[in-house]
Amino acid sequence: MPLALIVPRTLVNIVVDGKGAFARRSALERSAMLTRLFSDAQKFPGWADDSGSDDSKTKDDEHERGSREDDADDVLGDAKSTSRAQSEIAADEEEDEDDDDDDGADDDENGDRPRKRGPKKRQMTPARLERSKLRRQKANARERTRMHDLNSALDNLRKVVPCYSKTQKLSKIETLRLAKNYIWALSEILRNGKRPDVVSYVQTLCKGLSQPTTNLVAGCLQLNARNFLTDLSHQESAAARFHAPDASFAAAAHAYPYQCARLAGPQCQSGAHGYCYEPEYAGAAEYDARRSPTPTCVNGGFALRSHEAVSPEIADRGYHHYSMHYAAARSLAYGPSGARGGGSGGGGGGGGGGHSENVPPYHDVHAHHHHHERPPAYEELNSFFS
DNA sequence: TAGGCCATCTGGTCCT
DNA sequence: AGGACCAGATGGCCTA
Repeated sequence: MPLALIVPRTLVNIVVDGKGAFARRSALERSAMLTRLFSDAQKFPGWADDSGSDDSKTKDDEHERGSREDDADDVLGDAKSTSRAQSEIAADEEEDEDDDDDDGADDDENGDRPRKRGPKKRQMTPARLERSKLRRQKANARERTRMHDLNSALDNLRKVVPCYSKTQKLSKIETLRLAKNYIWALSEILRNGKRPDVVSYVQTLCKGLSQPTTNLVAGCLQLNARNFLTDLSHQESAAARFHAPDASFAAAAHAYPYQCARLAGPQCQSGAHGYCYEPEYAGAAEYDARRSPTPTCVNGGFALRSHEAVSPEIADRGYHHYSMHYAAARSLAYGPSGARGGGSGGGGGGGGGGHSENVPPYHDVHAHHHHHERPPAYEELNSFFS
């Protein structure tokens, strides 16, 4: 930048100060003049910043900013170049190893380089290097296998949570969150022996889920997300809502009509009430139907026969809508095929796959229930599991 | 194009 | 020594 462009007016005043040389001013005056100079300089375009884009910053600010940027660059550089640094360290270590190979006889052959502490590393001979590479490759393969196992377990989990779609898979974290909510909802149902109202059920399922996942789950459960998201913020504990009267189930079915994207056929027409219903919706059939390749209208347990939805007996028969979910719970315990998961169940330390899914069956878990204390739906659940 | 998600590689740590 | 597990880094893919 040309010098003429960065000479502020105060500096000109100082230079051409006709009343006396700048040098003859008192220290206070000189300080004041320099302060004004600095102040003018800040207003002068291109003074503090070469780019001229931020002329409001003082030079100190600019300097500080520069320092911060340097620091940030250092941090960023540290973060970005970790791998590079690691490889360089490895290279250094290799060099050190080479240095140490001579049994310390020429440790100081580099002179100024301080000798590193710690146990000496053996020489990285070509054979050792080859073994190291091989070991690393094997470790990578194991890690891949481990992650694949983890992913397959997550896939199994995706199949038993209330919202499953092959085309629109839940992310890992959302799958875990939904599974947690689902377990919570099921345990509340078992504990209370009551059907929760639909809205509370979906709210519980969607707690902590992202908006897209919430929409997906709502779509899977054939509800309109807006109807329950609006009051989600001021919702009391969803668990408390499970004590809502059973009649709310049928009422909610009326209150939350949905559009079925997949089933436009005669078995799934949006009728007068906007219901989508499937001819088969109980038990395993419902569970299989839930495994629809489409994300919406996958018969997530709230599909009603239109003629039953308005019938009072639906309240009595409503529990089979949950049978799908209990079937899912059973799948959690036994695996999707119904057989006990074949986890090797090896000892601690990971034990290679399957053990996390090898949970006790329902009867084992709930064996402490006395018959007369069983909730109303227990027999149905029990028979279903049997 | 930014951000989210994912797979993979990699080094570190702990345990057997 | 080797395996399991973990976390950071990185690059690719996809979507809004």
